[in-house]
Amino acid sequence: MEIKKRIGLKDIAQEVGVSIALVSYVLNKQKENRISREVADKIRQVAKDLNYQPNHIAKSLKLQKSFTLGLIVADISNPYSSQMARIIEDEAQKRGYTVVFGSSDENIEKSTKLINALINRQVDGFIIAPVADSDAFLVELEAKGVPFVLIDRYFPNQAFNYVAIDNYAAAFEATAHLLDNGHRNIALINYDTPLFHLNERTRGYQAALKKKKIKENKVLIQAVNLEHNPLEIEARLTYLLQLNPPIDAVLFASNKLAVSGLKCLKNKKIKVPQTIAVVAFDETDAYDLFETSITHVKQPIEELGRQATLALIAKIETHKNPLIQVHLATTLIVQESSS
Amino acid sequence: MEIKKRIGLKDIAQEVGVSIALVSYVLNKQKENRISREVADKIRQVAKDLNYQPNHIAKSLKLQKSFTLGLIVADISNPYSSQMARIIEDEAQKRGYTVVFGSSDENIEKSTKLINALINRQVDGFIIAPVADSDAFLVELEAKGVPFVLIDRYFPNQAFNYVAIDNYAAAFEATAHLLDNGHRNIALINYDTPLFHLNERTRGYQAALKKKKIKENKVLIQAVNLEHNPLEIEARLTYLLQLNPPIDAVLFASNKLAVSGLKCLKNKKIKVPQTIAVVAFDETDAYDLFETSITHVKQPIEELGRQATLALIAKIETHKNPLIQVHLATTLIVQESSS
DNA sequence: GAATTTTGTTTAAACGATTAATCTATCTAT
DNA sequence: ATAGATAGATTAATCGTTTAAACAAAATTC
Repeated sequence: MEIKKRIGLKDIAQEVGVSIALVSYVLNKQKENRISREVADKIRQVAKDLNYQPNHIAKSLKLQKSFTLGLIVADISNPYSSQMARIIEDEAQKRGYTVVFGSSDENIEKSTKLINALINRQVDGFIIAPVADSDAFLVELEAKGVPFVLIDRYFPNQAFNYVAIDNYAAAFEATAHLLDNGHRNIALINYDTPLFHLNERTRGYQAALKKKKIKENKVLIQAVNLEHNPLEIEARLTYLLQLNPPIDAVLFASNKLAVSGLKCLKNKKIKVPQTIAVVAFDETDAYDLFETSITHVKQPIEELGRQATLALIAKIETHKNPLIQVHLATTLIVQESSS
Repeated sequence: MEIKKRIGLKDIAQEVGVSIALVSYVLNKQKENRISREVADKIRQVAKDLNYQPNHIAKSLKLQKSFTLGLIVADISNPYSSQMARIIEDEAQKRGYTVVFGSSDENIEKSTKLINALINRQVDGFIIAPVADSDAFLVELEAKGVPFVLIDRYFPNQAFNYVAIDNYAAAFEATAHLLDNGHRNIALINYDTPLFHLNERTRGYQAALKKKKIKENKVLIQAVNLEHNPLEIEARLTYLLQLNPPIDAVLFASNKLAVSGLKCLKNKKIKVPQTIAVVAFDETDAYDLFETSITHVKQPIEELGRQATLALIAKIETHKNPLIQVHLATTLIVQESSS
């Protein structure tokens, strides 16, 4: 296996018989008109002939810019994250950036290590779905002058850039929809976490009940661990199902919660929506294939990813740093499960 | 926003009062015992105090090695790809590599551009789910001495490294299972593509029928475009359902085909498995939430990702290049849909 | 005590680009 | 004819590391 030597500016310069600098000049600043047509053409021709590919690492070192974005999500294998990753990849590529990713597993040490490792690799900026309690670290990041935009999650008391949805409104709408359909004992299954965006969902749920003058019943709000396993959901749901008065609806605050919960409801042969109506957050094919298609809160993932990427690249390239805090609207997709 | 200057070897050297070279030496080759304990300790201390983080770009340029792997999949938002990505990320990280990804969209130009762009960024090697007809390009890659391992897909007549499943055996087992359960008019919905691994699924299906001495009926094999839309599946399925004699089972050759197909069956209110039995490839939550849980061919994604990553890193680090061609076994997860 | 070896450290080149500063013809204006 | 401007190219420094080679001082050998 003989390895063909990589072609560098040096090789072109040698071939044409000019200096490396001139080759670089011709290949980059073509508008510069102080170069003779003749030589410039020859350089471009030889570059093409030798199939010159610039060494991006050398370029990065010199320019102190890697044209690389770091994407930190909780888990790239979660469809929500991977769909986001796809949008970000496309938007980044259009503008000449590549993206490296890392999964934090909701773990602050892992998240910190990951981000630091990518800083050493000189990424130009980050799109981060931050883990709980990582605001202190993000303050440091900001102080270091590392550009970043949070996505999906954010901290209400920190002046970080973020692109997220209006979780309060989304949960309010979902709950109000169940109320409008006559349900009164609506349970909520959410996560037990300091993450603001998830607590906003609880707040939206509560507000919708309050508006209908329904007094809140604490036991109807069940919170599971972020690294929940299906068994925990099952336990919570089983508990909810034996309450008196019986619950007549349940709102799942995420796709993973919903999928685990729906498996459980299916196993228990509980009629949806006759016995229990269901509304879920996020999207998955599973919602459409469930016996009664699931009403759900659709997030504008494409727009989230797009805006976050554009905002980040703008920050990187302009060196301006306006505070960008975007709340996008969600769409309640009404299907059969919530009648 | 004042940006803290990044600390380099130079800063440590200045602080301690030694040369940059010595600092580099102490920080890298700690086993070298020609350095005075005193100075070495001081260097390490100062490095820690100033929170020195090596500039990976400079290191990469000098060492001609970036400790970065390129992952090329068809679409990172497909759960199959994103689960794979997650495994690869973890395995790579354990060994000090980060991974950049790109989605080829089954498009050879895009795939080529993507790979070339990552070569310019000096990735050390690739894990590639190759698109159709990309073998010529891969031959060039090989000739350039770029290490790569194919994953999931491969070319039977090319001596490329790959880690894949035994598609023939998987489809054979799935079909045989349907036959064992008494089904005789089994349809197959697959893709119309030159991709070998998908055609192997058709071959496995045919072989199972042949073994049972069932003569093949061409119309039962329906192939859709790789960038199929749900409507195309619906059309194929509708066609199959009006055949005489009627089909009594269908094998879907991928998760996307199955999800589209199952939505269609659900819409048509066709009883699974009473009217049509179903077996599908791959995994998704949707299979468990369907009215009758779906029997499916489970791929050892973790093992695929792990072995591909380890093989690639071994190639990169040893500069040896044994031909690695791995076929892993699949598991037929028998559920309700295939009775 | 001179020659040799060892120890601890520095020098300098290199990786592959970019770019400000410089240089040398040639051309233009007076 | 001479100074000044301009065109067309080169030189050299730089980005932050690594590492082979060189060097000076101390220790060892004979």
